[in-house]
Amino acid sequence: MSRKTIHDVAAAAGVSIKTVSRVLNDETNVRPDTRARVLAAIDTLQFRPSLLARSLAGNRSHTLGFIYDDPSVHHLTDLQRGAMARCREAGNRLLVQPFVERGAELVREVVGFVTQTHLDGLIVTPPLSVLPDLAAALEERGIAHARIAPGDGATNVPTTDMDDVSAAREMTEHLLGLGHRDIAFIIGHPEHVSAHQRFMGFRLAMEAHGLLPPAGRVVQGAYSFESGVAAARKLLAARPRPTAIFASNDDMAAGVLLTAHDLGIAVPSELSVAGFDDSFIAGTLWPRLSTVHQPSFDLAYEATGQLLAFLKTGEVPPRLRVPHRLVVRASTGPVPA
Amino acid sequence: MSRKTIHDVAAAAGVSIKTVSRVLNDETNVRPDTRARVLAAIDTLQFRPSLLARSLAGNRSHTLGFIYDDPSVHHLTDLQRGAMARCREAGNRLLVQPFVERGAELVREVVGFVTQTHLDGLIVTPPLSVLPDLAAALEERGIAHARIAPGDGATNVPTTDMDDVSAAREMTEHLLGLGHRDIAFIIGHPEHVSAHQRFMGFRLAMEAHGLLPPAGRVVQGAYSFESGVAAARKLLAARPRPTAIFASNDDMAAGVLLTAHDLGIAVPSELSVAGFDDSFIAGTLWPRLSTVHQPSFDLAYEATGQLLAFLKTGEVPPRLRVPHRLVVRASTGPVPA
DNA sequence: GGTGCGCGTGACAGCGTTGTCATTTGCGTG
DNA sequence: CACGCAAATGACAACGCTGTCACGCGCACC
Repeated sequence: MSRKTIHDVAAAAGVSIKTVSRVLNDETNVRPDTRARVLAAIDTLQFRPSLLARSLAGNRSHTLGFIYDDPSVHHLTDLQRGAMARCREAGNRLLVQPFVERGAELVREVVGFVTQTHLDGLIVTPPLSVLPDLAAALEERGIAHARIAPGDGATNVPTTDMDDVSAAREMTEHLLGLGHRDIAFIIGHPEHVSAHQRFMGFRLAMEAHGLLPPAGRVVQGAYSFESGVAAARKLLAARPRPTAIFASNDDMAAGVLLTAHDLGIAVPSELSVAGFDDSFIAGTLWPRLSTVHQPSFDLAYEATGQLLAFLKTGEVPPRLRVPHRLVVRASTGPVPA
Repeated sequence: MSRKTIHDVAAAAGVSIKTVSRVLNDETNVRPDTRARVLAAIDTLQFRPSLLARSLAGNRSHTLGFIYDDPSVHHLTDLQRGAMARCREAGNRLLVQPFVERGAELVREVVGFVTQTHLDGLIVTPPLSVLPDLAAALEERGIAHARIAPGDGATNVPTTDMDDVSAAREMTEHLLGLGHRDIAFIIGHPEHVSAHQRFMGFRLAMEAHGLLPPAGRVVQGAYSFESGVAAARKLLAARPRPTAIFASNDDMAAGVLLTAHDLGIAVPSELSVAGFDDSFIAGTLWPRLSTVHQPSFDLAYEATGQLLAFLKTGEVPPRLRVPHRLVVRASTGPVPA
């Protein structure tokens, strides 16, 4: 069963290959009956155009790259799904690739990846999206890309983000509203800007109530489950214990819950636990985790849409901020008497 | 910055493009000094060969497809990682694609996918790997593929699996060894052969102890968290309650744990809960889940290796069975007195 | 009735590699 | 020192498609 080509279709329909190409690409200036004839031939031959040849000839691969280096499995999965969904709608494909290098080597690898595969553009996710040398290299080489990155002012690159500061602030307000004053915080991986922003949101809310983050109540984590366990061990060993722990993502919050249970600390009656992301895991934990719904899927979906738009029009769409949502479930409750 | 081509390299090294191609592909019959000169040119020009052109000309894309339709997120993620790791080692790429269709349409879509993208081969994961019409179509069209599929005797296709029956049996033995007699079982998605096999393993172990699966203790699930919750509600409403629940994957076991906690049933002192898969979630639940380590990563890693070997040699490697391992953690304990 | 224009179509080059086959080069041998 | 053979290299077509441009035709217009 040798491959069917555009020539076979052309022969079957009694037209030239160029006309078949026109039909394939929905170009104008093809008479309706010709088009129908070609379509019929395509159908009976079960013809599928070679994406390789199409990309090589057309100088567009209809493929976007999705690059990441994220320790937070669930968040990443959602991002991926979002990007893939948008790609599919547009008839594009998505090539997912992790990069663990940094500095010059990262730049070389990424650029090599793009040129090797003729990518039309790149979706750059955190933390890669905040590396200045990578950004500069992409800019310089004219590689189209969209960033999913916390934004600071104007940019000349399509950028999508959520308001991490406000979100963290809202969650903190929620805890404060429940009467908590002694609230501990677990910071995320320092390479992620979101980690700083969520911490900032926490501090802002505390300060608005005249509170300082209590000494020893702020612990460095790394967005991983294990780092959540480690941080919780430290925090829950203190006397008095904090009455609430706000972990800056769900995976770490899961670690906190586990540790609390292991220590026989009841959640939420003795300890409130809050997460951030609203990833798959949040709904499977017990008690179901109060968290902030981070629109990971939408974030990537929109970023991909922006990139596609940019590729089409050449105009940089304005920064897009995707709304978040406080999700109060069962892991947070009134401060113990 | 226009793309560097093999011509640029050839000019820089003072050789023909064919010689560059030889160096690129590690062919013999190139003098060492010529090779060195070409390599140097490649390096200074930062040249990366176009995979598109290479695939089109060479009739090999060095790309494998990974097709799935699995509701169990974690298991799938691990499979994907395994396949990707093996591909990377071999300098291949992996194109991941879900397919939700069935029957003739599925076949059409998959075949179209393969021809469009010039895939060298396909890694077919459950439940797609047990659909007879898909298998027949791939066979007929001469599309190389490896199956991750519970095996029944000899096959002419590289196949990798684990021993689901024995694994489920061992877990059941573990529960029986703890004194449990009234053990409930939640069956997985009926489209997955693994669901039937795990159930069979359960029954076999019970029968070996002269026990029949107690009436009303076997519930149909679907491998999803929600189906676990639903099944647990049903099972835990019965009087007397079963003393143990064996859910045939971790996601469903998570649903059972959550439900038990909600009902105030202590695990494992009042109820033992067992899962299957040992996915990421198993270690994050409380109590940490006793489960069977399903070597998802290895399964896909090996399957990919087999496919690669088959593509190279044309010989079907023998069926490979990857070992599993009982992982006893904290969610199973002695039967309540 | 000739001119011009636009629509529909086709011929052909080119995308950046590899495969095939011819040609050149180098070296041992008689 | 010529000869032969293998090793090293190159010329060129081919992979399957799109871009460019040219062509033919019918129609409105002066």
